[in-house]
Amino acid sequence: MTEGKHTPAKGDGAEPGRDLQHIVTSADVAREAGVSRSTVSRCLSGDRRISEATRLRVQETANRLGYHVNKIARSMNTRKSDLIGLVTSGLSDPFRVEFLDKLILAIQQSGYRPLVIDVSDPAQMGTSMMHLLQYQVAGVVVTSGSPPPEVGVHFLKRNVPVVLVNRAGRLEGADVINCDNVRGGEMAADLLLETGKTRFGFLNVKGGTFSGNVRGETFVSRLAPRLASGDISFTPLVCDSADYDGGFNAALKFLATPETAPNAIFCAKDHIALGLLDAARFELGLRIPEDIAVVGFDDIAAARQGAYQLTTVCQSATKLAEMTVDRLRQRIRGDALTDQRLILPVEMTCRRTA
Amino acid sequence: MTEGKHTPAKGDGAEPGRDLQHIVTSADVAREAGVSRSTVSRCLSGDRRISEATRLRVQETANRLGYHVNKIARSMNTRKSDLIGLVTSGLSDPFRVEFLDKLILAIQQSGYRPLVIDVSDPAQMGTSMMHLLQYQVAGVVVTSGSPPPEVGVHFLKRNVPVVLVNRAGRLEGADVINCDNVRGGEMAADLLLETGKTRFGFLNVKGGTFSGNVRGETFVSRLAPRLASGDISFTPLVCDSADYDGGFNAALKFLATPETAPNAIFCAKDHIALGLLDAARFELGLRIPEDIAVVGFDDIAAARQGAYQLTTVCQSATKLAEMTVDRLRQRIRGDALTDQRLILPVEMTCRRTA
DNA sequence: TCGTTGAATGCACACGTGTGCATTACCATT
DNA sequence: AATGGTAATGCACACGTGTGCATTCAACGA
Repeated sequence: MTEGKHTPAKGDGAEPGRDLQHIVTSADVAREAGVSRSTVSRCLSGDRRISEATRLRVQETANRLGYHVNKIARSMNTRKSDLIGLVTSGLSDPFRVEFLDKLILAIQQSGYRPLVIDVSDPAQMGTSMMHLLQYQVAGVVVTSGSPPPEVGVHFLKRNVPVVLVNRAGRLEGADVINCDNVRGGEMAADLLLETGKTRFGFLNVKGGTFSGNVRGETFVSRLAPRLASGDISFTPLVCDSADYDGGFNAALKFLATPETAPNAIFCAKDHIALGLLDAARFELGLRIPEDIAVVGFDDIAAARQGAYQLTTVCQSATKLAEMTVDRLRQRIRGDALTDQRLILPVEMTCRRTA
Repeated sequence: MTEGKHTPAKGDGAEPGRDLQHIVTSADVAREAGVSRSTVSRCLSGDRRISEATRLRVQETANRLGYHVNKIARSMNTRKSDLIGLVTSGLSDPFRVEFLDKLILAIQQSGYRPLVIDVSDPAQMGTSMMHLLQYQVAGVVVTSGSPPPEVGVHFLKRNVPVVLVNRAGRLEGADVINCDNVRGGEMAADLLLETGKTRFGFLNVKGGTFSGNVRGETFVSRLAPRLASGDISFTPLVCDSADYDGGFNAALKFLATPETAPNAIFCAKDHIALGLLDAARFELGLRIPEDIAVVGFDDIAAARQGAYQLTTVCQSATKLAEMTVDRLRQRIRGDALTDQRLILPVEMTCRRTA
């Protein structure tokens, strides 16, 4: 059986639409429109030096033939792609999911495509990041996981911009975007001080995260004067995992004796706070906020649900995503050359837990 | 200023490591190892016809030079990429997020990379799907959104396998994977019948989704004998959005007069059920399950949180993801040529709401 | 010693696109 | 009419890889 690779199929019985395998290339458009392939390329990329007549004719032909540029081939030539790598670690953290949701949308609206890399498995991390390089990504957003010092360097070496969002790491050449953890910690302290409660606590995951640690530090700093005068007390609280179960178990452990346990608790993130609330109410029979006042951080969707009505420090996932994409585009254009540290303002959202 | 593109830089002062822009290609490895570029390619792709000696030498050289294959170039040649397109519609639906989480993991472990396309904006949908084609994706998973009849066809035309998960659409040439909505609806009916409640309801979003409609239909079918005998009644309930707020508002609307309102309610999905529960308990002062029994569907993470303890039909996101990737790989290999309809078994998880 | 065989490797083409440079055609100016 | 200038378009190369085919070489049997 003979099969020519790209037989023009002039006169034989095959209809042109019947050859399902063949994908329309710019050469096909060129031949059909009676111009050179270069002209086709220039027409579709909006080159000024093309006459209006041929531009229209070529575009019409392209549409009629159903031509779509092959981005793989384009990337090979330009050594750049429309892909932006999103490095994350699972989709279990609610705020991170909200952020990714908005980020994906913003990326698409800017004409780019998100290439997600999950580094939940630390062993896979190195190779996964390399895969991003192999796809010539135009930029990288790192939102989580273990420290990326050595991998980030590989991107910067190739002039691929890197943005770190809500995480630690002072990477030479990369931009850093954080929500205002400092102000957030202060606001939480101020609010809880107003409740008149006296036994303060800060609940964070064991070992701590970058964001969580900053929130806790400024929280305590704000309490310092009252602590010094002996008006109030402070106890650091630690849970095993930074999620609902972690908060739940921590409540069982630390709030068992309500008379002496902390009664004004700031949680490093909402998800932990929700677990704490459930355990306190349903397992220990405590009233919120009468017995215990709770403040969270992030303002995830669940925080405003009727079952929780969590008072929390709100950071806008939408704005965070917009800032990220804006900065990335500046870097890709080559506009901004000096590293930048951006801070997203936060605000207190008062509901019923404090 | 003269600038040769790839000057070998034989003798001038530039150290080899100084040229940060230059990325190591297979030609570099070939030159360094003293073989041809073909040999390098064959060594790294595990071709049998290469002697052990040269294979080791080439691999050592590749590692030493830090060579990584350029997947863009490879894709251009083979007309296939390691990318698998994930078509979704936002990350607001909790179960879909859990599914995507497991799916991304499974895809990566199979050596592929997920390229996410968000079609929240219906207007962008057509072009977004086209972008997938332009990246030569090896396969496509469609998890949501408006019907894809015309777009799916484009992929199948190019022999790109398409798998539809938990959604409507009988697409010629595509595989379909669903959880056992039929059995789930029946199980929900059986459980609620056991409670002895008499006024049944099924809460679904306005217009309905494919999965939701099937669940509701079989639910009612199972109730049919008892309905016919007049033992019980049934009322269809409709909410405006398929999420927490939708369920919340529906409860306020339909459960305002508890004496006549349905007291055994099956919700099309957990997220809706959670909203219903909160409104019933905290806004209307109803007791669960004494006043109203509620059954959900999906078994999302929040369903097992202390605040809800939702009784629900469980479908495993992990298994669903594994089935999806398995099927996709079979198609990519070209093993399976006939369309397939796969059903994921479900089971009832009894907690405290029914 | 010669022909045969099989393993190991190199040559050269193809994949589809962007773009610097050369070429052509046309118009205005001298 | 000759010349200079500019707008429009084509030519040809490069991007980095996989692979069919040809080639080389050593071993082996006759």
